Amino acid sequence: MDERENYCPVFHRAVELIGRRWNGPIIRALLDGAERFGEIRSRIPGLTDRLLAQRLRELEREGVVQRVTAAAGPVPRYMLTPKGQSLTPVIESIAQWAATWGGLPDPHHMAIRLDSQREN
Amino acid sequence: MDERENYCPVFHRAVELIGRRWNGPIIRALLDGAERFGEIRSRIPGLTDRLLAQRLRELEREGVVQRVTAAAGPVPRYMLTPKGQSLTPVIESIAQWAATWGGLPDPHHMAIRLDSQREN
DNA sequence: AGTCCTTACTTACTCTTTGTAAGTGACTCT
DNA sequence: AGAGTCACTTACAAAGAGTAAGTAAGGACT
Repeated sequence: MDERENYCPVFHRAVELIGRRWNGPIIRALLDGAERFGEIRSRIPGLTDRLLAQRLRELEREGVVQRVTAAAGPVPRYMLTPKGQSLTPVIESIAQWAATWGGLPDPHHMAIRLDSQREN
Repeated sequence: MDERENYCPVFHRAVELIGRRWNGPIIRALLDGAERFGEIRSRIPGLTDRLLAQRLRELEREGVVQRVTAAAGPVPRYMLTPKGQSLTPVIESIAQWAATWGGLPDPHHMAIRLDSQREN
C-alpha cells in the first residue's frame, strides 16, 4: 500500500544538507563575507572547533564550500562555490520566514510576543 | 575579539527546525496533501513510527502542525497551521536548488551527471 | 634565536539523539 | 469473537554532538 507518489530523494538530501546542525548558520556566515575559520566560528555562538572543522569538510565534499590555501598567506580561507552561492534564495526565504514567525512557540502566544524579536 | 556582527538566533532556530532530520520531507508531505499518520510515513522511505510521532509532536509544539481529532472519526489528522503553510516558499526554494544541483558531489562531476536526475 | 601567543585543527571521552525492533490499546471488518 | 490495521510507545544499541584538552605551524616580541 505504498503511495510514495511524489517523494523526492534529491529534495530530501538537499534539505538535510542545508538543515544539518550548524550548516545553515555556517553558510550564512560565508554568504555574509566570513572567510577564515575563526571568523566563522566567532560569528556563531555555541559552535565549537570540532564541529566547524567537520562541517566544513562535509560541505567541501558536497561541493558547496571550497577551501583555499594561498601560497602567500598560509592561513586557509573558505569560500562558497557557485553551488554554495546559489543557496542565497534558500537562506533568504528562511530568513524571511524567521523574521515573520520568529520566536513564536505556538499560535496562542502570537499576540503576546509580536513585539519582542524582529530582525532577520 | 568577538565579531558577531550579524548573527541571528531567530534564523538559527528556524533553519534547525526546518532542517532537522525528517522535518523537511514531513512538511513537504503535508503541503502535498497528506493528512494521516500512515500516509505521511508511507511517503517518506526510511522514516519510522517512532521518529514520525516525535517530529509531529515537536512541530505541533512549534505551532507549525496542528493535530485534529474529529469527534466522529477517531483517526487523527494532521494539518499545517498558517505558520506551517507559510513555509511553502522555503520548501520551494530548496526544491529548486535541489533540482538544479541535485546529486552532484562536487563541481568536477557536474557535466557527467547533468542529464540524470531532474524532477523537483 | 628562543619563548610566547594565536590559529586551525585533532583526539579522547561523555551525553544526547537516532535507528531498530518489538510491543500496546483502540477501533474495524468478517 | 478473532484477526487485522492504525497510531502510537518502550527498550536497547549505534551514531552524532558537546566538552575539554592537546598539537603542529606560523608570527610577534625581546
